[in-house]
Amino acid sequence: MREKELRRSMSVLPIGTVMKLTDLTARQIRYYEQQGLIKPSRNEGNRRMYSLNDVDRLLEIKDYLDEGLNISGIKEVYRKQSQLEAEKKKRQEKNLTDSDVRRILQDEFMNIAGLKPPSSTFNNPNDYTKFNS
Amino acid sequence: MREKELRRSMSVLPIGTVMKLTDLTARQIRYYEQQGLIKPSRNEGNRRMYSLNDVDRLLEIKDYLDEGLNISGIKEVYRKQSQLEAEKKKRQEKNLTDSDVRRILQDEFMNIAGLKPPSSTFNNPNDYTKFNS
DNA sequence: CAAGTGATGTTAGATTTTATGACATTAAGT
DNA sequence: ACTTAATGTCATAAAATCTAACATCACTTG
Repeated sequence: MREKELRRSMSVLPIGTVMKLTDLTARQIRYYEQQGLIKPSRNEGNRRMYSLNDVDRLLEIKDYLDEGLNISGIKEVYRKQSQLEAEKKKRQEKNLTDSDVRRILQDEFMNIAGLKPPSSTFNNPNDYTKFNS
Repeated sequence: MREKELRRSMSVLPIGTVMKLTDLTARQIRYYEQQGLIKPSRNEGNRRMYSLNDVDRLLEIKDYLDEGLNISGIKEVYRKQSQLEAEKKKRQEKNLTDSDVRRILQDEFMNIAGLKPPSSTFNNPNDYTKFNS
C-alpha cells in the first residue's frame, strides 16, 4: 500500500494534462496554487508538475466552489483537516512509544533475570505503576 | 477494478516524465515506438502522451534488452503474448455467449409459460439439444 | 449607486519541451 | 572489413508553459 501512495504523490503530470483531467483552466489551477491550496513541484525547467493527489484535490476544490464555498472557506476546511490528522498522528505516535517503552522495559527485566521472562519470584508482576506515567 | 485499468491506460504523461520514470532517453523511447513496441497517443499539438501501461512496457523492454534479447525478439514475445490473450478472450467470449443463450432462452420459456419457470408440464426440461449447436 | 473585492479571462514576451529528420557513432555478428 | 541494430547528436520548427500585467464580471457593502 506504500507503493500506491508513492505513485499517487509522484509529481508526473504537466499542467496541460491536469487541465483536461479536472476541466479547469491553467489560470484557475495557478490561482489555487497561489492561494496555497495545492503545492505542485517544479521540474528542472521550472514547469509545474502535478501528482494524482493534486488532481484529486483540485476536483475537491471545484466541488467546494460549486457548493458556494469561497477559497478562504476551502482553506479553512483543509486547515482543520490537517490539524485533525496531526492530532491523530500524534496520538498514534504516542501509543507506539508507550508500547515500545513497555517492550523495552520487559527486555530489561529479562536481561536482569538472566534471559528469562519476569516471574513472580523476581518481583510483583502486577506492579505496573512505573510504566503508566 | 475497471476504473483502475482505465487509469493505467490513460495517456497522461509527457515524454519527459517517461524518461525519468524509465531512465531511457527520448531517442530510445521513440525508437521503440517506431519498432511497434509501444503506441503512445498524441495530444492536439502532436506531442506523445504515455500511460502507466506504456511505462511498464518500457521497463519490460529495458529488462529484455539487458537480458540480451534484441528488438525483434521482444516483438516476438509480445506477438505470442497477445495471441495467447486473444485465444483466451475468445474462449471466455464463447462461454459467455453460451450461458447468455441459455439465460435468454430460459427467459423466453418463462414468458411463454406466463412468467413462471419452465416446468415438466411445459415440455421435457432435460431436452437441451436445441442449445448445444 | 459607486467603489471594492474575489475569481477568472486575456494577452505579450520569454523560456522550456517536444517533434522530425538527418547524419554520426558504437558494438556485434558474419 | 562490412553490415546492421541500437543509440547519440544536432538543427530547426512548433507547441506548451511561465510570469506579469491588465481586463472583466459578479457580488457585496457603505
